[in-house]
Amino acid sequence: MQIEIPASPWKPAAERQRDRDAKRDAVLRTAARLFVENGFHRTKMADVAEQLHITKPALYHYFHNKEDILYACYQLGGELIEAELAGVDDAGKRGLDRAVAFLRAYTLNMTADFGMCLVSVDDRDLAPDSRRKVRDWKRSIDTRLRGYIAQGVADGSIREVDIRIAAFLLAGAVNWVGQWFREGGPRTAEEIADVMADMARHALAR
Amino acid sequence: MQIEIPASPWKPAAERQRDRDAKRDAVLRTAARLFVENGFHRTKMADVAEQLHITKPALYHYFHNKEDILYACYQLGGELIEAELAGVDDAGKRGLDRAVAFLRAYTLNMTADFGMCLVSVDDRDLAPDSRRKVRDWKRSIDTRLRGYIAQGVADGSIREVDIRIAAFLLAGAVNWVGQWFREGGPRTAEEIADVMADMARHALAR
DNA sequence: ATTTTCTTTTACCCATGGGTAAGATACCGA
DNA sequence: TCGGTATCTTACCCATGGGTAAAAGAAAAT
Repeated sequence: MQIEIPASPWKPAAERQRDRDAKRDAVLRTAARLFVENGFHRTKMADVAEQLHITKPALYHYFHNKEDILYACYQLGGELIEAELAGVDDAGKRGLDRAVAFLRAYTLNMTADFGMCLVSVDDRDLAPDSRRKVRDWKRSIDTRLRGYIAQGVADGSIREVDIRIAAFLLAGAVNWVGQWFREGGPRTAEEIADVMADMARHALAR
Repeated sequence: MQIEIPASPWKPAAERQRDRDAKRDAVLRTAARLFVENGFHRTKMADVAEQLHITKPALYHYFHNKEDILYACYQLGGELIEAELAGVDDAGKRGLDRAVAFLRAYTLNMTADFGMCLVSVDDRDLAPDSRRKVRDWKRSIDTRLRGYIAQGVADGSIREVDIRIAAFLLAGAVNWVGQWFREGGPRTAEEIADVMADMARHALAR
């Protein structure tokens, strides 16, 4: 004997949407991991599909094309970093403290798949308009770091350095983490971020 | 009226060889520049040929295949760096001074095409055996840097740091130079190397 | 029940680009 | 003068992999 449950028109629709979103998300995560592991060009759409136990055309229900997946990786990676960077201004009033907090937060993201994607996949693989957005965002990140350094120089917490070059070098140290860090290595992401913060502080402090 | 010049059997041969070497070198330089500018996968053999005002098949007189060109870029890049690094041990007796000199020399190379190739082209595009050699060499570079840092910690010129991570982070700052430096920018290679050396010194010094 | 919609598969297309075969040209040595 | 060799061109081949058309299967709506 079954009890009839009154049909609620919104529920199945919502559930279906949830399923769809979850699948789209799975595609994204799988692709990001493969992009980082094997490189964008060596990752075939069929590879992504295989990992998910589906066939290649099924992927095109969730993304228009390969580049679309890549752009979504960049977007999500960017959002995750932005979330992490939100608390930087509360790390202190001095430019030095903020710059260091910024670099520490950034480093943590560089140890995760989507963060790695941002630096290990060439943004020239994006279509021109997507690429422009990514470039603009990257530039804004750089601008923010330079801002903290400039503030630090102004408030005396950071010694006189060439702000542009210093920002590039520090960002480089952080970005490069995405090239060598792998889960399960001898150090955790937190430990690496700590060393980065420590070295950046010494490199900048007056 | 023409004067007969006695045929010297070795000269034309040598000259021809010189020509051939010069052409091979031109292919290499052109390819390296295009690899850095546009990326390895976006650089077509026909593009390289076009820049040299020849056709694609002519390239195969100087290199077996595309990967062979890439490997030659890595090799030459490595040799250039090695030459630059030769004087590092004379930079001082303390580990700190040597580590800083090492990083400064390395930075200079990262502003030149062949140096950039080493970090901006994925070594996974190489055949397994070539790749192993490149990896081994990169590892030896890393080992040397760690050696200087370890020496510095031992002789008291460098503070207690996680040597492995510190080396990775510093190498990252340097390697990343190859991603943003372009000839004709606001700063010369020397200036960038100086800032790098300065920041590395502060980051490491006790 | 059946019609519609969403999802996935099978079978395919085709542009791209690395690489080659074979012939033309020039050049050297004898 | 002539054969051999190095160099370069024209005209191809073809494996690869992104992407699609159309049908099949599954699930929901009516």
